[in-house]
Amino acid sequence: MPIKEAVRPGGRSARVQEAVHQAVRELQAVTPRDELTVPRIAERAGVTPSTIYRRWGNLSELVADVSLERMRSDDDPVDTGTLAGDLQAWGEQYLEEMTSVPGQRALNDVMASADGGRRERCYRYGESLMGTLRDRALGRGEGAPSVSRLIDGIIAPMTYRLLYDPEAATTDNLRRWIVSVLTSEE
Amino acid sequence: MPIKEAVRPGGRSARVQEAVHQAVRELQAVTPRDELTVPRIAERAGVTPSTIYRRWGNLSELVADVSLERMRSDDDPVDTGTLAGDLQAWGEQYLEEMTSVPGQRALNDVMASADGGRRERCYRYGESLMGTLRDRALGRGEGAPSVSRLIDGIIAPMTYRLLYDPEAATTDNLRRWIVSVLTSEE
DNA sequence: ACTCATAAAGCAAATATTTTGCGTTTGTAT
DNA sequence: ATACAAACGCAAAATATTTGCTTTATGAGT
Repeated sequence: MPIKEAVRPGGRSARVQEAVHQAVRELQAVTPRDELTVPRIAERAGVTPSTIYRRWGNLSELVADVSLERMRSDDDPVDTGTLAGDLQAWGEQYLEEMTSVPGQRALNDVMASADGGRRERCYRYGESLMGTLRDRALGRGEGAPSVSRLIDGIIAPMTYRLLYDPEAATTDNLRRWIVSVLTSEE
Repeated sequence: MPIKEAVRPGGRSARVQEAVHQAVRELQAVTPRDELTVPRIAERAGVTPSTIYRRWGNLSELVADVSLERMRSDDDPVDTGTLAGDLQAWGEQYLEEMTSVPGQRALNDVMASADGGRRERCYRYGESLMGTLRDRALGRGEGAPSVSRLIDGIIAPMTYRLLYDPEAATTDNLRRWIVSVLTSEE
């Protein structure tokens, strides 16, 4: 029942987790969405279905887990010399990733998960990212909007468009959002 | 397989749909989420499970269907005399509805649905709403941002916060978003 | 009004999935 | 080294889903 992570990170448990994740990724690449089933994943991972059910609860949670993993980029954002540039650079690659077919699926998988913690982690990630870019800007002597303004002005429209109107999740619009958030007075 | 609506809207079909929707609503009010199951709904609606499966495909789609219905407000937004006022008035009641427990669940149910059409409908609704408020403002001789600016400036942060950071989906923040979108130059 | 064609519903058997109890393996802490 | 408990495996039981076929009832045409 508990979809807890890293309770017992050592050896076997970790191996099973990796095998299952791997199996999900492989199957996702080859089979239509509705043929992705727990028993099939279990078989491919060389694991018993009940293991999956006990650990993840159900297919949605497992898939969300895998997709969230896939979404977290570990290398930190490039420094272009200006806040506007940093936002544009980061945003462009994020948009590219998330408008792709696998990217859109990942996004949806995370949204479909019942566990709100997953979404909160996405939020925290965006928050800390905006924090870094802002600090960088301040360090250079640039002015910069507050983190929450950056979130509302950049992350929010980007995410909203990705989810509700993917056609409009473009780098051109990104440019507008950046201009807009950087020119509005505090 | 086809989650089509209104192919044969007459009599029985409509009655069944209504009975099923009704059963979902009733059960949602009384049972924990994971006890909401197709067979149970079918029984309560006096219908055979296979009917539900054939018509909606699976539980997620059915629940999303019901939740979307619940979300559409049919009465049009109050006229307060200014664009800022209209936005605030509409936004406040929308936030109130969507931060409530049933509201949050409805939002999540729609997001969990695989059928993208549902999300597109939400988008269209927001778009047309912003269109009406904008036209109203222009009719009064007020200036008003473009519809897409209104979407990015109001709907997007509202939706983003509702989904990712409900704590911040407050009327105070709404006020800020409104000020911000109305003071930024075109 | 009556009939016909057919979409949608019912029924029940066949499949597939999820859950559960219990014994075994395997990290981890002492 | 040993003990403890978490996580896994296995297989039976419980549920849910799919499917083929039959029945019902709506809407179109006469």
